[in-house]
This record gives sequence, structure tokens and C-alpha cells, in this order.
Amino acid sequence: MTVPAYQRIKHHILSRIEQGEWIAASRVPSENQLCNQFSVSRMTARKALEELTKEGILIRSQGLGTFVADSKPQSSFLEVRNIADEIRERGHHYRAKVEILEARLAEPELALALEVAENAQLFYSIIIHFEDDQPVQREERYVNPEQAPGYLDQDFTQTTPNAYLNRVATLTEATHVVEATLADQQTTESLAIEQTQPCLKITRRSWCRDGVVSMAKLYHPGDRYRLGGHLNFS
Amino acid sequence: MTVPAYQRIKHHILSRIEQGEWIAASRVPSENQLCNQFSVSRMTARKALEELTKEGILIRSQGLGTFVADSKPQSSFLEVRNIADEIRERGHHYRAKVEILEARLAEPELALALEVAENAQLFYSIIIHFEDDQPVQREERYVNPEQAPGYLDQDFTQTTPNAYLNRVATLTEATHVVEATLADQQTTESLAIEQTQPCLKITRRSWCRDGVVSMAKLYHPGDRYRLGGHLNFS
DNA sequence: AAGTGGTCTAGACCACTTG
DNA sequence: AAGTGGTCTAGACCACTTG
Repeated sequence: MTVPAYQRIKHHILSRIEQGEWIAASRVPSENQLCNQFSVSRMTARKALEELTKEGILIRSQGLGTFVADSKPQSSFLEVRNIADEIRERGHHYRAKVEILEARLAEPELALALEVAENAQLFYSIIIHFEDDQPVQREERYVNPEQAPGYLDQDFTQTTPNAYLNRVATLTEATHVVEATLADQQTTESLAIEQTQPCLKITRRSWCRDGVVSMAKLYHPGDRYRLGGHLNFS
Repeated sequence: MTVPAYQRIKHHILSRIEQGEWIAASRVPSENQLCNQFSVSRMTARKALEELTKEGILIRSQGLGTFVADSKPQSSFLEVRNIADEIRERGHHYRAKVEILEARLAEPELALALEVAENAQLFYSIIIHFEDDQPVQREERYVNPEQAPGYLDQDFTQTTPNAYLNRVATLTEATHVVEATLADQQTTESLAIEQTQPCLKITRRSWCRDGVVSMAKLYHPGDRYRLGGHLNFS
């Protein structure tokens, strides 16, 4: 057996997607259909579907089926640090303003992102971070109350949500998406920028072992904030 | 069965690692040992080990065993991949257009960035990268001729500068700066976007052991390109 | 009720590394 | 030769979604 059966099935599915035969949200064959088609056991067909799911190519849903995922950028690494530390390390003065700190009900999209039930209670905050009295980040954050029950009682002018969550939950994983975009009116006002000013937007989701801890949308004025990175190959 | 057996095994292994009982390069129990210890079938023990391996926590080697992986570096970093690979992995069609490929003299600022003498010769290229015939990146690149003397003879519709440089020079280090910005007129024309469209700009410098190999400025339309990242703390 | 994916079993043969 | 991980089978029971 040169190439494993589950690899052949993976390649088959990938090439259909690449050829455009199966587009995003198309349903792909079920485990049982693949068993018959490739004359393999269900565990083998399943392994192909499972790996493609872990790779972000497919999405599976019990009772419904397996579907082609939206294509998305491939992984690279990026660490987002505590902005207060960052600013102080630059030798500048840090200050924060809490615009909102309250409980909210999870709308469908949010429920999905935080892996909680629809209309479950979430904690919500909007905090503006200042560097030498100039706003450099608007942080809009949703927090899973189960992982951080004391969230609403914190004084976020003294500690950042990032630092607090790191203290109360052991973060194991995080994902980021970085984009250049325009901001909505509330954000431009908070950041004291023009509506035409490009913004660097970072969407960050973080996990502890029990599940999603938090999702944050971080907006930065394009002319006041840059992300730096350094890589050692070796 | 509230929590699946393979999850219990994953948690067991993770907590040993977190407690410091099993450090990097330690050998963890084999599939058969876990079968006995947890009274499960080998496929179930295997699933736990396989998932932790995919997550970067463990490393497996046929005939040898399963070992704790080195924990990931903490420093802030960002990997920029070969855009042609990225696009093809998304199942899309990749194409490149070479706008400029020539030798130039290093102006003072460039000489500094590339660590060469003022007015030294540099190689210069501008390449537009297309995803399904839509431009997604304008790559403006300066190359140190000493590290890549054949640069001007390459056909960059067939291979990317990134891939070529990786082949001829052993890259040891890279830095990145990520910004949201507006683009100049040439760039907006190349990318077929409005001048008011926010762009994601990545400035990348790469080194080999002998010095700077190359500097690139990568411009992406904000609505067509995002950077994704995934981090494992452990 | 029929189909889907999620978990699991108790086996099997194989390639690879070590003593 | 004994142990390791890699692949695979032919079943099983379950929870979930749909008609």
C-alpha cells in the first residue's frame, strides 16, 4: 500500500473543491457514501473527513452532514501582548477608559463564536487604551462568564482584560485574524480619527482547556499602531 | 458517557505536562500502555495521542515512541508564507504578473535597510499576485545581489521571489511590520482598488548568516486579504 | 424512521527502531 | 524478537437533525 486509502479520499475531496465542483457550503459525501465509493471501512472514510475538518477545509455537523468551509487565510503565528505593558515598555504613559462593562445575551453569531448557547449570558466590555493621552486601541470584548465569573467587578482602568483573563483562566490556545478596514462611527469617535482613516483590526479568540474564554475585536488607528514580529529559523 | 474517554486521556497527559512531571523530550506512555491504564481500545488511546500531536504538544516517531514537544517560543512572531502556496491551498487559481525586474542603485534609506553601501547595486522587482484573477498582493522587493546573484534571470510567473530566495539562501531570521494604510497611486492601480481603500501592508526583512538578503513591502487590499494566526501556549 | 456524524471495540497486518 | 506507531476492518451504540 503506497498511498494510504484515507489520503486518496482526502485528495479526491480536495481536488473536487479545487476544481470548483464543490464550492463553499456544498455538502460533501457522507461517511457511509465514501465507504461504498472507495470500498473502505467507515473509520477510514471518517479519518479523511476528520483531518480535512481539522485543517479548516470542511465543517461537520451531527445529523446534518459535512460541508465545504469558506476558504480562509492559512495559519501563521502572531502573539498579541498586553497593550499596557507594550506602551510602558516604549517609555510612554498608559491610561484606559472604560466605555461599557455589562452583561448581555448572546446573539446567534456571538453564541457560535464563543461556543455557548444562544441567548446565554455573556460579559461585554468596551475599553479605550491611551498612549500618552492619544487613543491607540479600542477593545470590544465578549467573555464567557463560566471562565471568568468576576469579570464585571474588575476595575479595568487598573488592569487590562487581557491581564485579568490570563490570571483567572489558563489560556491554552488563541487565534487571530488581522485586517485593514474602516471603522464604524462609534469606533472612529472613540479613537478620535476620521472615518476615512484605515484601521488595523485584530480579532482574537482565546481558549482554556474547557473551551472558549473570550473574543476581542481590537481596532487601532493605522497611523498610530503597527504590529511587529521577529522570526528565528533554526 | 459525559466526557469521552479520549478526552480524559488528553487531559491526563496535558496535566502531567502542566505539572512539570513530563518535561520536553520526555517519553509519554505508549498506545498499549494507555490502553491498559485507561481500559480502552487502542484506537481510543491513539486518538488522544494523535490529537495532541496535531496540536503540537507531542511528537511521535514510529518504532521509537511518543514524546513531549518543546514548548513554543514566546516572542511575538509572524510567519509570512509563500503566497502562491497559500492561494493554492485555498483551492484557488494562482497567477503572477511581473511589473518590474531590474537593477537599481541603493538610495541612502535603502542602503541602510539592506545593510549595503550607498549607491551599491540592488535588484528590484514589483510583482502582482492574483487569486482567481483578482489581485491580492503587490510585492515590491529589494534584493542584495551578493546573496542571490541570479535574481534577475528568474521567471517570477513560475516561482515566487520568496520561494527562489529560500532556495538560494538559507534564511536564518526575518522581521515583520504589519500596518493598515492607504496605498499610493501606482499600488492602487496595480491592485485595481480605490485610493480610499484601506490596505494591509507588511514590511518584511530577511537575513541569512551573511547579512540582509531582502526587504519586501507587501500591499494587500483590506477587503481581500487577512492574516490568520494560531497559537498554542503550553 | 432514516440518515448523519461522534465515540468505541477487539481484533489485524505493516514498517520502523532497538537490543 | 519485542515494542513502537501507522493503517485498516467490521462491527456497535449513541445523539442529533430532518421528514
